[in-house]
Amino acid sequence: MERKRWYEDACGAAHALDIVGERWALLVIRELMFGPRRFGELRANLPGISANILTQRLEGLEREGVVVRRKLPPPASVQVYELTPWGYEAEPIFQTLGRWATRSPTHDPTLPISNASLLLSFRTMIDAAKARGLGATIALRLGNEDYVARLADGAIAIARGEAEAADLRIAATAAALGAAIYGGAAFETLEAQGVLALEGDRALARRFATLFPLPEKADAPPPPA
Amino acid sequence: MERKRWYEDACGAAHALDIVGERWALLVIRELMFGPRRFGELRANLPGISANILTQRLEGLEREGVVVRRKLPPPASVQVYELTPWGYEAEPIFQTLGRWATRSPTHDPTLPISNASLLLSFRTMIDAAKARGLGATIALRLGNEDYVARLADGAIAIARGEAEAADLRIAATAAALGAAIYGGAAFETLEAQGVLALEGDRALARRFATLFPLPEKADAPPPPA
DNA sequence: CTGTATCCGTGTTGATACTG
DNA sequence: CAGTATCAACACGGATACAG
Repeated sequence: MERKRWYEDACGAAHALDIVGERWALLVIRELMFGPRRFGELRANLPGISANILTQRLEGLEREGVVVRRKLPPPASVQVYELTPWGYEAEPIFQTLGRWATRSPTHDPTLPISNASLLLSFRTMIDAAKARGLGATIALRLGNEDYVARLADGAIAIARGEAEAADLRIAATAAALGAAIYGGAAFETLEAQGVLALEGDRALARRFATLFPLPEKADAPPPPA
Repeated sequence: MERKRWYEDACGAAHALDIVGERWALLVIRELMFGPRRFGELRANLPGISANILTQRLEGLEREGVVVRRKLPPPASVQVYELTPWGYEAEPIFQTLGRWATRSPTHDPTLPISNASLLLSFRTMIDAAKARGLGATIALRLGNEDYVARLADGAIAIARGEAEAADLRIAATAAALGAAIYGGAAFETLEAQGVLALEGDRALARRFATLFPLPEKADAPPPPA
């Protein structure tokens, strides 16, 4: 029942790969970054993973101290998986990986995207200079999940939950909101298509859409001789 | 001849894993972070990799634009692998992975370590506050390779090559220098063991050894019920 | 509904041997 | 020294069956 293949290497990065280097492991953590999740939710947001692999990854991450498995108190009594405090500290890994990979010549932003991915990308890509001086609360409804984003001090904080008072409310699919923020799609177009709805301060929405510039693509190397 | 298993996911981190998520890929990049390397050098510093896997990874990384293969001009005429400019930009990935993993309850710093790993760890772990105001040039001979480390403005720059003038010269194995910096081993002990030699400013050596504090370990989670 | 266990076809990995 | 060829062991993904 032990892992057979580690890297026998004291390098910190190599040890990180011993923990999260197996296929799907890092994406499981990504889906847990905004709070506990049930098995079925994880599966739904990780297209292509099979149930047995998800079970194995959760077991491995639990053994390594990244994930804990909790049983909610009755009457819910469902089991959920949650990151440990150290597990939550993995967020910078997604930010550096994401920032680097968006400069890849082969990155395709039109593929499906999960709520967690999109929200993590906001925290990765926010331009502190452009967001400075902007304070606002934005309620996001992505699919059937509610999140609250608070802009302050050039940074963005995001948590699950419903906002009592918000300057702006956006209801959309993750793909539609991603198209607005990263694809340059106009909110009006997306509203006309019925994939996005705004309520509240529409000028704030337009400014919000400018806060997350994508880095330039790296040059493609010369083709191999 | 294409990859069959990607993640169909627009998430930047997922795309990064499409590029560098295969076993060994990231460690190959690590070994290239300080300049071009030959096939055999890579193999020697990646204990456990087999030749065919190294070939496949280099091919894949070349396809993705991370690595280029160059033929040195005669009379050397040997082939070397080198990171592209974008490939060199992967360094923050090692830093975040390394910083996170050193807090793992299961990290074992006594395993073998390559020159590249140790030097990357210096750039990851340097404490800017402790290094501020310190300017120095240190020549490092690790095994049979020469590097120059320059401390300035609280940061450390490291490059391959021999230093004409240096305040301090350290000759050691990577393991021995790691023991001095991270394991608290005294330089005198290591010199007596014949695994390390100092020349020049010994007070600088002692101060150098304090510049790279390891983060605290994360709490081990409760054992599963 | 939430997982877990098992089987199976396929692709990936790794050790050894081998060729230029 | 730099890689290729072969083959055995393993990991993955899909399907299905099963337990609480």
